[in-house]
Amino acid sequence: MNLHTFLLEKFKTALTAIGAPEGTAAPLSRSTRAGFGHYQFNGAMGLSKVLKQNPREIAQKIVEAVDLEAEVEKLEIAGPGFINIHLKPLWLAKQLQAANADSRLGIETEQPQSIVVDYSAPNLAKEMHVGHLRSTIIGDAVAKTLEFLGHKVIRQNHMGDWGTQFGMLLAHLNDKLAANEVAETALSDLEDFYRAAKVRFDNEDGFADRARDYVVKLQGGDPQCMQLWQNFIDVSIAHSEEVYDKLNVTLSRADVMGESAYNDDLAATVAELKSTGIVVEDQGAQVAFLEEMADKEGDPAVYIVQKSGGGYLYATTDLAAIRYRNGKLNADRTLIFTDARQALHFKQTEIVARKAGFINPDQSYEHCPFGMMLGNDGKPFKTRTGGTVKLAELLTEAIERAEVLINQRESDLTADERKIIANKVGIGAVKYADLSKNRTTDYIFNWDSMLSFEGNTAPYLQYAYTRVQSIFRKAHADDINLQADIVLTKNQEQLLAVKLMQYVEAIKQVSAEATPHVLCTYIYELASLFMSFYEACPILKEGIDEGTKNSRLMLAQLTAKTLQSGLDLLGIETMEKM
RNA sequence: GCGCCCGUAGCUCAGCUGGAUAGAGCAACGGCCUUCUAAGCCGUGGGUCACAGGUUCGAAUCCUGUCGGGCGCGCCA
Repeated sequence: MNLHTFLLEKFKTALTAIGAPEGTAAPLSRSTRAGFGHYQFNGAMGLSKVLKQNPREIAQKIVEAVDLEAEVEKLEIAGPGFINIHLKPLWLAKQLQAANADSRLGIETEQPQSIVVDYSAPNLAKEMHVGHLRSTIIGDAVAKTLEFLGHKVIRQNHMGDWGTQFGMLLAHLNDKLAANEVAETALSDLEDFYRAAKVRFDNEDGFADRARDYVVKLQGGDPQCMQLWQNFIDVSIAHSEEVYDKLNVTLSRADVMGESAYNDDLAATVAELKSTGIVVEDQGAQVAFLEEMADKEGDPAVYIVQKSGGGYLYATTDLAAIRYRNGKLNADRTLIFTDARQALHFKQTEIVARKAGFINPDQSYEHCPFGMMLGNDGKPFKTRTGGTVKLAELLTEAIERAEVLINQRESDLTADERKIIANKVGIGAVKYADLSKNRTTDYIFNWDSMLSFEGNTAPYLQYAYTRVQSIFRKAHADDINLQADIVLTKNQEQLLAVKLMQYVEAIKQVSAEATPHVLCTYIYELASLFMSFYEACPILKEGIDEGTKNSRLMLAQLTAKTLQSGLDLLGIETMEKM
């Protein structure tokens, strides 16, 4: 049951009944404050001019026309013509019982679409660093949410596995292997390896030429060179997989669709663009002039798909990727999670691709941008010495910090249990701190605020979940009935009940807008209302009658299920104790 | 020069397809544990929503301009 959708249909019908024109706006929203009911319908004011009537009179007509006898306790008209909707506690309780009895918490799947989600995309020449964190976890959360709603999600990890930099890396690797080193060992630290190769490239006689030679051989498909490249790529992907594993992210090797995967189609892509006249030669390069994005002088924007020397660029690869995704995979939507600096590139890419017919009018191409991670000083997040922060090291530190904090607390947990909890709490804190922010602009990374474990943080949410589990451990299983009637009497019970029913609204918004922070806000509000309920509504204490106990247990159970479901979609683990 | 994004409490952020008195968390201050886990709850203080116009019954939200910040703009990705 989707309360919003349900009420909206009722009000739309009522609007028609009172003679509102077809397509009249039906603004229905969650009420902004407690006194204004659960939802409010604000359509009367806008109709005032159209129907040439007093808005309060229109509101009165809507109230009389809307068919909500069974569901609504009262509809009150307030202010200039707001209609405040107070749902019946008894009816709400029935909906909750149905949700609690359903494995999907009463949430229906959407009309299934094929959706490509392109995220993470590390550069395999180097180690994953903090710059890859946002794409990886935001993309993963959106992918999981889309799947939950019934869509066919095709994860694509557009890894940087190609380019001139590999010439120098392969030349260096070749020498290492010739010296009887094993690839895994030689590449155990990609940063060091890259640095060493660069030093040789800049200083060693003849090395740069060999590196360039490798680039040519690689592009020519030389078998030995390809073997070497494959070796490098395999080891580097394994490094990424370690990070994904640590991060609890669903990406696997099967999702890898690196830049090199499109090599075979690059020439054909450019050829087709030329044949249709979208791309022309200019100063030796193959270029699309985009009139759509011309400046004030009328000079069109320039979009290069092939360099004057014949080489291809990321624009070419992205266009070929579109041909694959939209043509072969027939994706209804494509979501690409990269940093905001690439916004112009994707805008131009979409224009060219649509002109060329690579994307059908009914297919979407959605760049989902985000800003950089900054340190407390507002400058790009770096190590104390100014270096790039490796993602693996950041995660290790998060777990270590969590462990310290856990060990400061008194508990009966064993050392092993603490380790596991520290892992879930530390990783959860890092992910939640990032996921909970919407900003397409930069965001400030702060250890203390994410690991203080107070307020709007992952540990708070995980803690709310363990509180419910604790209740169920204490309750005697043969003494409770989880098929009982839910009764919503106290204010805290009603507030929690309505919030529980709104899970689907949060998820739908994440699905439509690719914004997991909406789900974070929802889960936090849910956890917060549960905490208030927990304090105000005792369950297992002395003097609580059977009916109340069972009702409250069911509310607690549905809360736990919803928290766990929501956190799971965000890629954050729950635990029984903490 | 042009374009995109942004400017909300001391700090970090919600709210932006216009709706009632702008919300959280942190920090500050004051209460609540012989415990359904205090990683919690309850309460207090804190705002010219950068600024100026405009549209509207109604603007943090839409439009225009100004100031301030970030980023991008033909052979990197």
